Amino acid sequence: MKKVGTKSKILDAAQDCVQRVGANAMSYQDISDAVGIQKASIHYHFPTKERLIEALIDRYSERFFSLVQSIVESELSPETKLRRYGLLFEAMLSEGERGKVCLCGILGAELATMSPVATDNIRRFFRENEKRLAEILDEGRREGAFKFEGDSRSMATLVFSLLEGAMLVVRADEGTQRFGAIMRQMIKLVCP
Amino acid sequence: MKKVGTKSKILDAAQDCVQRVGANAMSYQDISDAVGIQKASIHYHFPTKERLIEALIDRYSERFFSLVQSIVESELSPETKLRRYGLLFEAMLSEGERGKVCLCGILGAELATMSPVATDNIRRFFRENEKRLAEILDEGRREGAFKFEGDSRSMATLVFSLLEGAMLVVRADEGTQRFGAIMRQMIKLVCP
DNA sequence: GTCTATATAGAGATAGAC
DNA sequence: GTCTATCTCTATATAGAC
Repeated sequence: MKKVGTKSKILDAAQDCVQRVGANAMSYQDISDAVGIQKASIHYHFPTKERLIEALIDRYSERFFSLVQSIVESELSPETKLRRYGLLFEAMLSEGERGKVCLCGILGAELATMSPVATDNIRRFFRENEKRLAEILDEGRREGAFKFEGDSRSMATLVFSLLEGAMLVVRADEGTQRFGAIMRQMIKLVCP
Repeated sequence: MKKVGTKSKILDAAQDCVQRVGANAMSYQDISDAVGIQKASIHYHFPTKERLIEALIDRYSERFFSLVQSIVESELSPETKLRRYGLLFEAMLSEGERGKVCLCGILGAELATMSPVATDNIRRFFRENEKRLAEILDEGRREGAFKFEGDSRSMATLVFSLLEGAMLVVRADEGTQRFGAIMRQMIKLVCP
């Protein structure tokens, strides 16, 4: 049994809110309502909104890469790894009423209003994802499971952009199943 | 010589701002500064911010589809059509200091805070783009210029998501040239 | 049409009691 | 650690003079 402190609850509520409406539309009042704590109390844990957002990115990145790493290091086939990777994103779209998108994806859209530290870490999230994806794609191509032209890093950037973009585009149609269709189409493109 | 009225100047300033920072971070003060008009005067032309955003989407969609239509109806090769289509997005990234992204792309990220009318029209923008893109892809496949599995509509959704996502991802790296790399990689995937 | 002045609401943040 | 109370700033929006 892991104790869930207030700090963690604040992060949970803030993350949920940001993934739905974005950082600029998320307010301390929203967190206050969700956690059942006064607005002022939030400042005890996170002095400013900027630091709260930065903490959000850190925790999200850590958790996400932990999941990605377990996929990359598994004994699954490259194709299954790619599918599982895509499912990490697809799962977010299914959460709750209208679905969430990737935290760093939505913050990427709001990048111009982020702090320098946040900007750096969002950029790092993008790059690290591309790196892991490139590993999967590269392994798959060497084994003959995948077939594509060009270097695997470019291909990884393409796939990552595709997934981040698909979350936003598909959400406008309230269609989680459309994300799956895009995933399958992507798999068709790289499987010989 | 076309007369450029205040209403048009307001839309220009607002669009520029939204494409850089998003609708939630764009304020009447920003427009006031850019146009050289008082905040209150903006309300004469657009009674509320919601209507201003809706007008923004309408004008942007109309202009964008006019450009897309001229590509679709041209005598260019399917591959060149696809390239030209991608260049419409790439051109935005090159505008000004840190570049802009697609208006409807960034509003798609902020979708949960948009008015119902705006939401509908952003969704329509996505669907219409996919439709035109599907025409290009379908024509290319029939001619043998493109080669891909599945239906052209799924492929169109994939390509559109890819371009919208790439704008956001690439901007974090201040790399316009990376967008071109993704475009080339995408072309490689569909050209036999 | 554009201005000045103002209304009203909400944001993030701080001080100090408990 | 959390509360109440309050501050300051900025946002959108309105009223009425010019």
